Amino acid sequence: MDAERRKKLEKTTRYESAEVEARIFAEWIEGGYFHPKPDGDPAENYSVAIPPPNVTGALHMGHALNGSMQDALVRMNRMRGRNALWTLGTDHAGIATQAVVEKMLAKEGTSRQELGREAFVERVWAWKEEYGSRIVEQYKRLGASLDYENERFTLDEGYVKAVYRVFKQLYDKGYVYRDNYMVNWDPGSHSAISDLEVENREVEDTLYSIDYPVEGSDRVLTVATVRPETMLADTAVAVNPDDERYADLIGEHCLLPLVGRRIPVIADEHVDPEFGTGALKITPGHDPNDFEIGRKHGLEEIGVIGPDGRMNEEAGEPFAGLSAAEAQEAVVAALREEGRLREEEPYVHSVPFSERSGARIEPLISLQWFCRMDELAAPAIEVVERDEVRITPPQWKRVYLDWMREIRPWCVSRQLWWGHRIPVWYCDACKETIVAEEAPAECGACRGPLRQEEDVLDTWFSSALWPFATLGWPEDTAELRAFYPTSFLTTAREILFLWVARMIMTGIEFAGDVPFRDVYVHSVIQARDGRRMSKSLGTGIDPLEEIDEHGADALRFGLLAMSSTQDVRFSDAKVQQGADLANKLWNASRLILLNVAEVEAAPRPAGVEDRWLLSRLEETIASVTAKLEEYDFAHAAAEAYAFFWSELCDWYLEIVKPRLYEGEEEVSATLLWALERTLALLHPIMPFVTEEIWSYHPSRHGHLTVHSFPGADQSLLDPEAEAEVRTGIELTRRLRAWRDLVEAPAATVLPARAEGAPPREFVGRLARFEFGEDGGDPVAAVGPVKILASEAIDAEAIASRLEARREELRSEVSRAEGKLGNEKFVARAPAEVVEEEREKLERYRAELEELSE
RNA sequence: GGGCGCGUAGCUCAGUGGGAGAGCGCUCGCCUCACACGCGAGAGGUCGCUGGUUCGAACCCAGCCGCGCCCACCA
Repeated sequence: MDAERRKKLEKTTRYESAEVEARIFAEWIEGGYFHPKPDGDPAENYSVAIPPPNVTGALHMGHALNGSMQDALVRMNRMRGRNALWTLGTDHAGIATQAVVEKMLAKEGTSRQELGREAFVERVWAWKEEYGSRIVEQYKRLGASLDYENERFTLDEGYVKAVYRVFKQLYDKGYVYRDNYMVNWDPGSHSAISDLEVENREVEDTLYSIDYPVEGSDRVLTVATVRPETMLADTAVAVNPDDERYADLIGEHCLLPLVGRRIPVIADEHVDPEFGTGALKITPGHDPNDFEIGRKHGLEEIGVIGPDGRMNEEAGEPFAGLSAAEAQEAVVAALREEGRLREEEPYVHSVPFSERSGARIEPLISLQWFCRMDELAAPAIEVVERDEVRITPPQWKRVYLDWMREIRPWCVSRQLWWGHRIPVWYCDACKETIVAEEAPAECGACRGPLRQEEDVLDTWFSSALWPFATLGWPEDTAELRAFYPTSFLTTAREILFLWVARMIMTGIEFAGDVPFRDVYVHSVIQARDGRRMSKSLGTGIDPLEEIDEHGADALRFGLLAMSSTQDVRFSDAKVQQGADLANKLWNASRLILLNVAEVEAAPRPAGVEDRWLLSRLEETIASVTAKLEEYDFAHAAAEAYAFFWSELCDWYLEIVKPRLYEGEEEVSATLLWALERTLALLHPIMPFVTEEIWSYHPSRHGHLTVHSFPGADQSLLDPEAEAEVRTGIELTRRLRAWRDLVEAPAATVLPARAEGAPPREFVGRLARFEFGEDGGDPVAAVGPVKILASEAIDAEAIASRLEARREELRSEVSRAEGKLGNEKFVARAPAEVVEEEREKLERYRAELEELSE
């Protein structure tokens, strides 16, 4: 260490994250440590594909947590010498991005319709170029060791190739098809959306009962509905086949009020005779259940509500042109006028809404592209059943399997402009449909001009290919051979189906292997008050503000420490704990680095405390490593913290300070060695502060980020030393507590005499007792230590202290006696438990006797 | 309707059968030559309720109360 560096270390008594982080990060990038060569094979390498954040996004707490976990594992494995790749990239996020740009256009007083498709898409690209990299910069602030030299985007050239290849192959296999089918129409984004993008909310509606007259009779069938406007599209009334009340009406017809259409009365088991009157109006065009029933019975499918959410011509006068809500009022009024409205009652039920736009879903029949999932799901079920893809925590395995076993076709087309335009071309002349990876020049059948499908693919169709498309698939690339399958994936559970399941399916089908070996479903960090963190609720906490204020290491430590298997509230205290730890690391390191002798770092135990520390260090390394490997980040962080703070700093450093100040070589070597291993162990969790401290370490020959990760050294384990030091620590604690109880002045050294073997030297020093040989009168006893009379302590305090301790002991003795007096306990409890209890009893009795003298 | 999870110190959370833990907060004492973002010592829990199993239960079982999440086509 040169004089200038030494001076800086001497005077910097507080760790300043803001001063350190940008500088250290630049060094890592310059070193090229995060951009591995595609050598080796996936079994020996380590790779992770980042869940691609949306280009619209800014780093939020979920990213920060997820990123802290991934980075911890990637860094640990990189330090272990594995070729480690953490792939960076972003998602074009169809609906979300389109919505953002449309909002911007609205502010400019224009719209995508006005611009036209081509110009609009150009605007989105321009927007992406400007804002799309924002989140990447934010990941750097977090310290994420991503491969910044190879950033992917789900719409970049190579990626589009992968998407088109997959679509084409699925089409050729007959999995992808086009059909007129009931879809979730989102009037907000003017597109169909998948089942997974729909959320059900409780809504209070009115349940209307309407009389449908039976043709050629004066009977009526009363049906109940919350959407009376859809009656205009009714094509049947259904009753349960076993419902005797209506048995004679099956096969008859009703006359649809307001419309006059003859609609059949049909029998279907889906109808619950207990609900309402037991008669159900059937609207195949606007209700998913009715659609199923309609297809089963071959009913006509009429659509009266258009994609714009308004009534179309099929609705007839006077309803055509009204919004659905207006139409509802008008229909109810008309029914009331005709005397067909029997009842109106408030009714609470769950209603589908679009997660994207928030609009109420309008179920309608529409011509869309679908993907059949059964065949893709089958092997994806098997690999999870056989734990070839392990899901942690394990309860999510069943959730995954349950969903996969019930999987339904996936509507993959979206009526948007931003996304992968579906690779299908139509010939209007000869009605030919061509599915191709590249645009055909002309119709193969009649040489006529071709028109490409207007629709784009669901964003998740492309993200499903993420782990292999980012590595260059469908080309046979070196990256693919080196890094696929990836090692693990960590994700929020909300995208387990939307994304994770689909990656497993496409990985097996197209890349020939599972996309990752391990899936860790992490907990959700809630707002401080327990609500969801969300921008719209105003409950979000900005990770960048936390980083600015406390440092990236503090946030990383805090997030890992607060994460567990259950959802937790964001804890400022845990982030502060991380900041405190960074500062403590810095200062403990200053103590060591500024005082050691010039020696090689090495374990050179000279005293029992050295052997104790080395043993505890090895145990901690083994334990923290095991915790990280099983994705138990919270305990890994907590254990590393406890070892460093309580054992290394509070005890070991205090014990060896005199030796350190004397410049003893053994303790210097041991301290440097322990510091090196501790920094390396903590580096995956707190990369910045550990790297910064490492830059002052005399053993440094390169960056810590590529230093070897410590493997636990069994030969340093030393149970005897641990037991002995533990005894000394325990005695020190009791002596300190005694001082406090008798209110001895903090700085005063009290006289004492040891009975039997004298305690370790540090006991007297740290507890501030001076052990002598002379035989003054003992005024109290703490374990083997007799405390001698002195002016600093008063007798009354001693008496009360003695009594308090005796009381404690009496209670312990009676507890142990009670237990041992229980014949059943002695007879049935394991022998070692009973023996332990006997030893305790003896010990307490002995001490009690001693104090009663 | 089905499934999963939670209820432990004032707060946020660990703890899956043998004497209740952490961080923060609180009280008392310390500017002890690494750190006051610090050091030392404490106070503070009938482990949601009721039963059961067991020599022994925060932990296993049953029921109940309260809270949360996911899935689901009852109009």
